[in-house]
Amino acid sequence: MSQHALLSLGAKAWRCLYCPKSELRLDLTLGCGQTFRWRETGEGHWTGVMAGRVWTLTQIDDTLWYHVYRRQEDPDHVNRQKRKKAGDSQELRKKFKEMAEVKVEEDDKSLCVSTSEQDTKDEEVLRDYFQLSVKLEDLYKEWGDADPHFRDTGIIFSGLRMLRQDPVECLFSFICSSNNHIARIQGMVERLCGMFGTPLCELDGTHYHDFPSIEALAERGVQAQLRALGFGYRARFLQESAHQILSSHNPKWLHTLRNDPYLEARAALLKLPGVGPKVADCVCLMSLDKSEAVPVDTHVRRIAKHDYSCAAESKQKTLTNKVYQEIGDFFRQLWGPYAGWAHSILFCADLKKFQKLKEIPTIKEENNQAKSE
DNA sequence: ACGATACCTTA
DNA sequence: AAGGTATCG
Repeated sequence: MSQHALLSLGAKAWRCLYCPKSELRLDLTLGCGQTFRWRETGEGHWTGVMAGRVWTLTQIDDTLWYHVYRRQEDPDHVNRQKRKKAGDSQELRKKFKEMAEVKVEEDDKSLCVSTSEQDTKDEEVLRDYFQLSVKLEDLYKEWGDADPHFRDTGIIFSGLRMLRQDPVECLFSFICSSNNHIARIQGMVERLCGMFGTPLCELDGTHYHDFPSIEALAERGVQAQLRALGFGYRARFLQESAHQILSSHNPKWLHTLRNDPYLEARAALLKLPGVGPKVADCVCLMSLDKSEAVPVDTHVRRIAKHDYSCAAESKQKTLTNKVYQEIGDFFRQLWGPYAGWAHSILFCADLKKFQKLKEIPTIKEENNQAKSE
């Protein structure tokens, strides 16, 4: 059976690129709740699905290592693909070329780094997904200069950046997030992919699937199946949103929102069932290139009030549209055009799972010393 | 436009 | 209550 790749077992099937921790920290970036599908499958090794393939990533010093798995050996699936593309010899040649390259990699026992067209493409996928062209360290400096409170948190929570996720995955994942907690959302998204997504490969008994297509989610019976899978009232939102996108627009429509201004994209998303201001802003920020979008949830609302004395008149139970707007505008004015990125860092620092990072370093060292003695 | 409440589950 | 949204006074 195939296993998750481990860098320590040999770098022959791994590639790497230069990327300091100040620009990217996998634990924060993949674990802060902007995506729900990455898991730590080994010490410092993160496995997940990106651009339709399964990847394992890990960081050593200033190097980001990545391994891409080949597709699952599924005779039925392969035959289906062959029949489908029987007339397309160009496609088949390309496919065989890719397979040959994989074979070469597998057979290559040496540590020498060979580059190929595929490697170049893989690196480009990775750079795009992590938006590595955005210089994060410079942004932290700017946010810190403008906001002393941010500076304190930013020192500990460095290297947290927004992903450029697939809009389909982002939208349907965050429709699941309403009135819900992260652990349950992760389970729901996993079941969603397992039930409606194309299988990719199996590693250590874990089956990896691509995220479902909008077409798959728009099918008639989907709502009932999702109910049975414990999605609750969100089952209807998922199916109806998928249906509405196909009936009012087309499968590529979500991607086209990347070319629209923030407020237009946001307004378009708000028309979908199960999508309110918070979910719309999550999709804008995390998949549609709207770095100024600030999703205001209960955490952010509390941070705004408690740490910034913003929206003081928010004694009410419910978050009104007006207060939502006020809080977003406040942070945009404070942090600038990448306010959404900055917001996610304070949000992350507020999560229970990351509280241990806030322990005072001296105390931590004392503890370590006490342990080693 | 504002403010409250129900909504599926699970921790 | 949990990283909300739709609906109704």
